[in-house]
Amino acid sequence: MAQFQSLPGFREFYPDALARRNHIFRLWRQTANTFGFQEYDAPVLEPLELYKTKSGDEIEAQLFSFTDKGGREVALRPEMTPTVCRLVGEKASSLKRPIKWFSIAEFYRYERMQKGRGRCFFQLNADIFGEPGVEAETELIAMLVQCFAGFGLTAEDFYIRLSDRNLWFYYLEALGLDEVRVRGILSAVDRFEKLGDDAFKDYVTQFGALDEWVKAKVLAFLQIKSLAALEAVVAGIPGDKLTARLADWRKLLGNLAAMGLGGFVEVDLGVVRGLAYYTGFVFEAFDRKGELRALAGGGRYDSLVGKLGYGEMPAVGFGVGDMTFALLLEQRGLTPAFVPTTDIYVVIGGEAERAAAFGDIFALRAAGFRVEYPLKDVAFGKQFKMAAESGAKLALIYGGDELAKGVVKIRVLGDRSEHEVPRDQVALAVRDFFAGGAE
RNA sequence: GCGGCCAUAGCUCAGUUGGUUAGAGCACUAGAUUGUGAUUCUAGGGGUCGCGGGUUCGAAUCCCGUUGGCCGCCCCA
Repeated sequence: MAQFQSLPGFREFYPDALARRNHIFRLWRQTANTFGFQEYDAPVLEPLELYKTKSGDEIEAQLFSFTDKGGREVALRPEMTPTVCRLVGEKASSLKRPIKWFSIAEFYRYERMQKGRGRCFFQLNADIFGEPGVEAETELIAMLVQCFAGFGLTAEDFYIRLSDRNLWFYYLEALGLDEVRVRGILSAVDRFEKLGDDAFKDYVTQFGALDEWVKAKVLAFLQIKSLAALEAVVAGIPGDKLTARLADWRKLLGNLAAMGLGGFVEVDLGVVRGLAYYTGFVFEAFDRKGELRALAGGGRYDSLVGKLGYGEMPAVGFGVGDMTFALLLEQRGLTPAFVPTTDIYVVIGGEAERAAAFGDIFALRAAGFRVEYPLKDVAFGKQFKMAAESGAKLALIYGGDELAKGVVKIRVLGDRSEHEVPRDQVALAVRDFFAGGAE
């Protein structure tokens, strides 16, 4: 025993755990369908270069990567975005716009195990390609809300923080910073919530001290938590880029409010997201209590498809991981109890009766009923206990007495009532019962 | 990559200053019960005490190493 363990950070799903996972996936899939998204899938193993192209060599350390037997540098996928960009890029000219796609897939990252984080995990990924306007953000944020709300989670349980990398760019440009410095500031903003003032250390070592008045402006901007506050700040700055961008903000927030989702979304310019490929609106979902890591993250990445060598293609997307989400459901008591599901339990008297029952068991199963029976001869009393434990609604009794009379006894396990039906009418009686009949 | 805590049955855990054949509850299997469901009683299976080495007459217990887990940092896709 204990000779073989699963690899560190990898997960095994026993039936009860898989039932919980499937429950989550089922509702996610259903929500995606109601929002008009189509499901796709793609390889788990990809060329290493696909991820280097997107995020740089340093990410290689966090990949499960190796050289295959053909000498190719390959990696287990750590995320879906580059892959889906390739899928869309390849067929861009023949795909009907807007392209609304989703997937539920497993990903791998060579990292230290922590709460809500493992070396393998599942993500729902949803993306819209080909729509440059905030209509795409509207769809995705609305769907993200429903992917949570569908489980009974409310605005008391989670919220979405909405920010905008464009707005940051325009604002910092207006303050006189060039693009390289802007990126440095954004990375500091990203870490400010956790590190406080230390977040600016990297910037200072790279570009030298930051003017106090610029820093003050940055700190004021990242603390903006409402559209009104944003409008007030922008009003004092010349140039029409910022004002034009504010129109997008009003439209997006207006759309979400019209859908009744105002309570789920909060303006929060302190979010910029670390990923280099985001270009516009970005958003992250968190639990209200602030106890868990981010539940979901997403945003616009208009230049990634082009960077991978295809034609320019506007894109927005988000990902939700299964681990932190499952923790939230558990914390709020929203994980349903999964009981074994059987429709019919067949009670069998002995070997002779077994042969008679088998034909009906197979026919009922072929008709779509979930039928169980004891694999070996067991005392009657025991069989009724098993029938009750199986969760079955009906027991069919194939005993010596019944067979002699040419009938099968049907017991309704809920109210313990019993009646006999001729053997050739068993299927009919069963169908009537499950059709909601008065049996 | 760095730091703290931990590892005994499928699960939750006892196990005395080191001392005979390592225990309990839950779960599982069977019997009491040869044609009717909760409870109860009885019995059973399941452990090289994470692994390796050391100290000792003797190690689950003490020491070293290692692997794995939890938590935090770093990083976040």
